Amino acid sequence: MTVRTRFAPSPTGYLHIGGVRTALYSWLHARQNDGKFILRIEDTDRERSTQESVDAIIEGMDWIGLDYDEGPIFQTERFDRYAEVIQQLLDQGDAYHCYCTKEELVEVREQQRANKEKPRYNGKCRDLDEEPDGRESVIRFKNPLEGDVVIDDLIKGKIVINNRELDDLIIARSDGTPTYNFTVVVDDIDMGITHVIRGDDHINNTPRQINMMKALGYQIPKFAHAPMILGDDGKRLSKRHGAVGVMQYRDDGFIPQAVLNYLLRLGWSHEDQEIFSREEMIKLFKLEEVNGAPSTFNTQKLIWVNEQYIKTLPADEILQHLQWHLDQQKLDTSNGPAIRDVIEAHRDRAKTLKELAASIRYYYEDFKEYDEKAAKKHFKTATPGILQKLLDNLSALPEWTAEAIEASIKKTCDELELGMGKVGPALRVAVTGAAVSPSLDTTLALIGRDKSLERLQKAIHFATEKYA
RNA sequence: GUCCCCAUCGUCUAGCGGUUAGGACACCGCCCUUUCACGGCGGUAACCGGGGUUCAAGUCCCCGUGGGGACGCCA
Repeated sequence: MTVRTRFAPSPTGYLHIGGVRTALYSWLHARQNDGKFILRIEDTDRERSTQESVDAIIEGMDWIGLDYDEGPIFQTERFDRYAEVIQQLLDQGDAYHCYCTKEELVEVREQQRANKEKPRYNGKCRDLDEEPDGRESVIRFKNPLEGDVVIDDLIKGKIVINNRELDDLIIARSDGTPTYNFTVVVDDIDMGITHVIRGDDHINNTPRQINMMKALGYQIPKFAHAPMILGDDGKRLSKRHGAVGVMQYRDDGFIPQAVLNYLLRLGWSHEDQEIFSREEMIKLFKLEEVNGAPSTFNTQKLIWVNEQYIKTLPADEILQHLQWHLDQQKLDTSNGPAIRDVIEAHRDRAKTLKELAASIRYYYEDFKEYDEKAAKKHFKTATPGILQKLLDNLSALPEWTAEAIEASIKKTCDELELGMGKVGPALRVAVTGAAVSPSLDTTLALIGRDKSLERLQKAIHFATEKYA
């Protein structure tokens, strides 16, 4: 039987990073078994579902690179099918109308809480002989009263829940629309889902869903409940912990594969390996090896993973993701050094793409002023003389290559009888405007002959005036 | 409150009865170095507690404790 997995978010906000992790697990499980991965939008709550959220989910899945084979399938387009199954349950006697009002239900719950019991429906309408006329009703599933439901969870192991802990859940609201726990059952069955992989906040729903599947005579899929991701305060990861929407990670300068890599290693490991290509992920990941304990999201580690990718990915691939940031930061790289060469020169010192984009502006645009601290520290009384000598020697260079530039700078140092430490920093500030850049030969080579010499000239004026 | 899940360095984890408890991030040193980084080397740091089982327990069982989740005409 072909493996079929699904990711089934509800469109009530952005695509949550925790959702991405369970989606990743589902995606990996499908891919490694040559199966199908399905995207289903659980939008039965029309009050809270929005088109923007649907768009955000699709955009997020696309950015992070989790491609689906079927979908997006919308539950709101399947209401006829749900009605059909509800009728079947009714006909079978496995569901019934309940006429209790919301107020009555609240009251029962409060009473139970007061008695230190688990709040649940008391079954008042379960065996009603006559239907009270004129009162609106919901439809409830008739859950078995006794016996255990056993889940052989792929991640958590064996979980046993007694039916006495469960109650008769509502499967259709008074307006006739179906509810989550019911639509999930119908959809997972209709879509032939073989492995239900989701967050462990759904563990409590699973026995109810299994009971409904049994009532409908369907085969029970396998379940895998992944633990939640916690924030650094030990609470479930949420907005107050910072970035939770996937697209925020793009905005912050992360490479999608790096985010995936981090998420994969959160709660799963393979020997001492930290970096996994897509192919390795698909090949090595095992649902059964996922840690059952919740783990804490650590941005530092994510940044480290991101750095590894920036350091090793082919420049073309970096550029693919970097371009968005260049556009955001309005940096036009069409005039100036080849962007790929710039990436090579800077990749070892960038934590994020956002940072990388911000640090290469001086190759393409003239800076308006020198970084105040840098100028103060490195432009001294002797600077004009040093820079002049550099200008003379560099101007005389027959070819503008990193090797030639390095030799020329060394030569200048020798002639001035100064160490590199006295010459380098001033030169750097002169051509980049600040105190940080790759090695000077590389930097000058990238900036180009004309611009370098022009900036040197400007710096001599600036420093001369300063000490005039 | 009731039910469910969980428990190794600060964090992510390895460990599947006998280990000097390993790796990674972070942190701290040292080295490399014209800056910032990268890199290299080294270091600090953990088995929640109590009972069992066993010749032997981080590893198995039970009970606590702690954390998380669920208890909606939300998903």
